[in-house]
Amino acid sequence: MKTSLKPIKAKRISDQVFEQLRDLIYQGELRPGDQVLPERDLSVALGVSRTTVRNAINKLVVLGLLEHKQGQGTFVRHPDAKTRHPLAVAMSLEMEEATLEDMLEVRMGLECNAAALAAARATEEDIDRMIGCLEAMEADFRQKGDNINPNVDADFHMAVAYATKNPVHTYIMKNFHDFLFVGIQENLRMLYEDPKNIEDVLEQHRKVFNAIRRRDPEMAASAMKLHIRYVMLFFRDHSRRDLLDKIRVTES
Amino acid sequence: MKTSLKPIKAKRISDQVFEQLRDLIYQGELRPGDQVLPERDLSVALGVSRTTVRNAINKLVVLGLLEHKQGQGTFVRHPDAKTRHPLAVAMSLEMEEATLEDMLEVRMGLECNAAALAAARATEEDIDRMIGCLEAMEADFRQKGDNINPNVDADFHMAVAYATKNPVHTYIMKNFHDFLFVGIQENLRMLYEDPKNIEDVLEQHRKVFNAIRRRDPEMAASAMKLHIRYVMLFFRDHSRRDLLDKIRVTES
DNA sequence: TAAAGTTTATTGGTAATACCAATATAAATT
DNA sequence: AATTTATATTGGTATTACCAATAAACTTTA
Repeated sequence: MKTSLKPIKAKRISDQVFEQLRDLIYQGELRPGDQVLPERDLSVALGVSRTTVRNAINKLVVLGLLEHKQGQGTFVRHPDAKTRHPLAVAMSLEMEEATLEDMLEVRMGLECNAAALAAARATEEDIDRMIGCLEAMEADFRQKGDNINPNVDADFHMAVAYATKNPVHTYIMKNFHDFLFVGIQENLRMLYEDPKNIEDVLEQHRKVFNAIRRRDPEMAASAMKLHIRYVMLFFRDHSRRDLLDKIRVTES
Repeated sequence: MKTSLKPIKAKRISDQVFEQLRDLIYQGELRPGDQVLPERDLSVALGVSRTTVRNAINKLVVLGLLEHKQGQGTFVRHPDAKTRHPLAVAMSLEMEEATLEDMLEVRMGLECNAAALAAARATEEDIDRMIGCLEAMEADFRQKGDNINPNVDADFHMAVAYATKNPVHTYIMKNFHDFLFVGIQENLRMLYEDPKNIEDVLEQHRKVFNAIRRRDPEMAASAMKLHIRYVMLFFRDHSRRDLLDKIRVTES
């Protein structure tokens, strides 16, 4: 009888610490906003050096799971944190020649597909969430008349993302939210200066939503395509120096 | 006259080191495979402590730009390195409940769109590269008859990616190559056990390619959709325990 | 002289200690 | 009660030492 031996590869102590902390986050024992034990306490609790703990924590910070605050502590990062996601920072700096249109082209691929999946899979709760986003946008519009908050645009897209029930898609949208959305937000402000444009976008969101509610994947994809194309064309007409610069960061 | 003051935010020394090293890589002064100065030499050259250098290098490692080799040195990582990209590792571990089908659904969105863009933008060089990939796959098939190398499948998809001329899409496909492709490669081996299936896939690749060469974006997207759907249906019919497990990594 | 074994050097990984710097909290002063 | 100062907490950097993995150089053996 043949037996096969597999080489034993020692795992770095700091990687083991990393995995313990990561698993605490994934399993919900450390929730967004929670403070992680201070480094000195962690090193005592884990029986490793503070250097090793710092290595592990640094890795979690780069991956966007934790954030350092000197003088305050280390905290589990909110997925929707206002601080820029470190991966988004890294990506945007590596693609300094990318344009807003490049970004929207990729979103075209991701989100048209998402709209179709959402149409096939959305639950009543998902539908309600989308209604909430549309109503928030409409309320903002009625109240202000212009210059509405571009976050409500992203919120609607995130609601569609959740409705896909696809964890890969959801992960990409959540973790690269900064990268996929923040870059265009300043441009959206320009778009939203004109009430006519807001009405257009609202109408487009409604069309996407109606197609999803009617469980029509092709129509949902088509409506999302028209929406993103509309935004793309607006930016072509109103081009300024690519504001992707704005998400290129000098601080983390 | 009003003057506005902006708060001065000190940048961490280790982040400054990180940026210097990253820029050397981006600017091509450090190329894939090159060894970075040993940590002790870097700390002398930069006038900072070895701890600070290690912090910066660790960040570059997590982002997939560098790799450590104890006893050997620190090297600029090849984008096509056989070692798994750290971000892909992190993503796959965070999405442990994701299935192969989830993965393919996201690729459906990205790659159908890419096929359409490639049809609009491919250069003659891109066309030649795709021809090369098809020929490599056909040659492999003629030579072996079955069990061809699944890398040639990914190569063709990468060639389409480059033809989009979209740096965001190209970045995603390059850096998440592990995540997007490696996970299905073992499944592709199963697919390629049957010569009939290889013929099917070759035919589908040819259809995508022909639509690109004919500059027909809609047909290219449609052909890519049929291809990915074929693969998706194959895996539904031949489901085994999700082999995404296989890309969940116990080592980095 | 080639192969095998041993020793040494190089480089990353961890540990311990000390101190700096940012921030929050407590105590003292006005 | 408000302001100022001192202290404590926590992350950031520095230094020194040693461990561990790997490669290179050297020595020994057949």
